[in-house]
Amino acid sequence: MSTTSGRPRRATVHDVAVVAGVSRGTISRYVNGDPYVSASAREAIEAAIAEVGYVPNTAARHLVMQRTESVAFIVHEPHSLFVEDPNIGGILLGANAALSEADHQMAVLIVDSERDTDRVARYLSGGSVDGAIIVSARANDPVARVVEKLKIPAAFVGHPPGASSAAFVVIDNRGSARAITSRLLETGRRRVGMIAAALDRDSGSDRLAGFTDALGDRFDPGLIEPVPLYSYSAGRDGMTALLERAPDIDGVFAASDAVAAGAMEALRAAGRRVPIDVGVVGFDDSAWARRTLPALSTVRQPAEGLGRQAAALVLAQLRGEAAPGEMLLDCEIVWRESA
Amino acid sequence: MSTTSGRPRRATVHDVAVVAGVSRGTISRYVNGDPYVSASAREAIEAAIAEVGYVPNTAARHLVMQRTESVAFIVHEPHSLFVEDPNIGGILLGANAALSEADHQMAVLIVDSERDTDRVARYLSGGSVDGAIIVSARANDPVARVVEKLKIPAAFVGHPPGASSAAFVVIDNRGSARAITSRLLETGRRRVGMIAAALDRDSGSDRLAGFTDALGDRFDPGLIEPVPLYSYSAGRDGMTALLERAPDIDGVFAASDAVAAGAMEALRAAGRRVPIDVGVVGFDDSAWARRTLPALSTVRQPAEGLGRQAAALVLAQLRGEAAPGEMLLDCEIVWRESA
DNA sequence: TTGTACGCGTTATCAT
DNA sequence: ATGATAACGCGTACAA
Repeated sequence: MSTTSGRPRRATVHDVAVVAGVSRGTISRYVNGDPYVSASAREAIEAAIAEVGYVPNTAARHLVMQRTESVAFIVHEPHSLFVEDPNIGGILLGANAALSEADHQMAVLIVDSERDTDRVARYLSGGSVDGAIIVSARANDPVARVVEKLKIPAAFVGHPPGASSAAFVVIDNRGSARAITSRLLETGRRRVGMIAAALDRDSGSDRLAGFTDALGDRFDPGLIEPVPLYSYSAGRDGMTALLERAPDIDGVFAASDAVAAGAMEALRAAGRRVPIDVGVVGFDDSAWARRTLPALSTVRQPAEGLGRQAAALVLAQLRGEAAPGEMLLDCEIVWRESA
Repeated sequence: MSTTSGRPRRATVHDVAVVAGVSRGTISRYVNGDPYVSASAREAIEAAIAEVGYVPNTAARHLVMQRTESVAFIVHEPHSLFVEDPNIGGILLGANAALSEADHQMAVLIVDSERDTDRVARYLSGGSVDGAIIVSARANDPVARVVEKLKIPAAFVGHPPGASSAAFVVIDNRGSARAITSRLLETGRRRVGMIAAALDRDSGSDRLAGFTDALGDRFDPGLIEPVPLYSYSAGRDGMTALLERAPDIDGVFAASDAVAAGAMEALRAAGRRVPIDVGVVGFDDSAWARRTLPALSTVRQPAEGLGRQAAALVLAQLRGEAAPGEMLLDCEIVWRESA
């Protein structure tokens, strides 16, 4: 007999029942807050639980309840996770807060490889979670497909890929782009252009749409410079091209802060002063926005709100409520010195 | 009878058995790769599984196996999660990679409130995961206590709080601080100070210790400026104070890159040129380091390595191997233009 | 108010 | 190679 034994066997309802001198049923009732437990039984059970260190076994509970009280938070862009996308942390925290208030556990699942994809798909279909919040799903995402096929209560942050009918929550890209462009116009700029990134994504095309909305009949397609990515270098190159084509430009809406930062570098290189010669506005209010000189006027995404609402959407479905299939969240304009 | 029914009932082994015309035992054997399954049975089972869309139920499996093949990644500093600490993303990814290779699922649990603490503690003690990786545990952390009491296989990233005997992996803060300070001294600086952040944490005090190591008898306590946090503003304020006290300072070791960036702003405001008048070095090689002007010389933490090793420590315990209780990881010095 | 007994979906042991 | 059957630990009708 080894005295320095390994991990202690976990106490079960049975152990508690023996010590407390009542039946297992009563223990279970006590644990689940059933009112039909006598005061004497209650006392005995409490003492017994403390004595044996009982904690209900999750797996057994899940098996019989057919629920886990937990929902997955699936993120599919790990490499950009904490660097490129400044909002994901907020989304995470917002979702966690909302789930926590509803006494649900959030489990973040990182999809970083083919293996991960399969494992996460199994995780979902195996019933380890009651629902899922999915951020940055790609087109034809296997995880998204599993969710769709199994009708797992889910909510996407951003538009769901494909023709999915899943619930989702997005920011009002178009309205926000319209608003900040209008604000830029109000500063008296006459020739305002846009560096439009990622037009193959909803966010990109919506931001462009908002921009044209704001311009109205002043819109000049020659002042639109499409670039592939929301990146610093794309912004720099886009601005360079734009300056060449329209040297008289005096205002720019960059599709993201990173793009704006790149654009400002190009402007500086071209000898244009910001905001005196050219006003620049961005989108996201990421870390970039505070590091540019001058600080960037931009649009702040309600990241925590996105997370909260996505969680709310899932929880509503879990409760069987008829939840809205789509939520549009407003953004806030943060006006600094760049325009 | 509603045709637009809700979620489909999940198929069970039983369903597959009926369709395939074999017993449940054989199904189970097939699913788990047991070689004792005839070719004919195999075929029938494969077809049946596809037909009914069977996926093993995780809870039932966990219940009987007494294992979940998943480990928790617990992080207790959500607010700094994606902002202050640039390494946590790498740690996360490293851990996920290592676990993924071992076919284990990683579940990130965010502790952001009292409620979360309790729920996570239940999650752990209820057997939802086989082990845990814990980052940034606080002194007297209830989660850490649960892990300790239940002897859950675990590994800490950073020193475990209290007198815990748990396994952990840390970077060599002291050695790295000593190394980069020495490097700074080699550039010919005569009056080198330090903005020492978070001295209440091991990382903070170890970095200071490394600094004094390197200075040797040239050490001047008057050139140490303690600041509470690893933040930009703390760096700015600390540098301002330091300049006031020691205007002849010509070298600074900032306890982190964010601190260094703040310090550089203060230097600029004071009219000191970097690196001509003052050499500056940081710690972390975070995003800050590449955005300062000039780019920052700093210490790169092997973030992914930390995650990988922590995971390896947990996996080893899970396999019942005698794992090392403590791992010290070396850092790399990244020399750029700021010194 | 309490105890009994069944079922949740698997795996594993034992016959066959 | 395969089929029965007993666990795994819990919730909950139902009976008392």
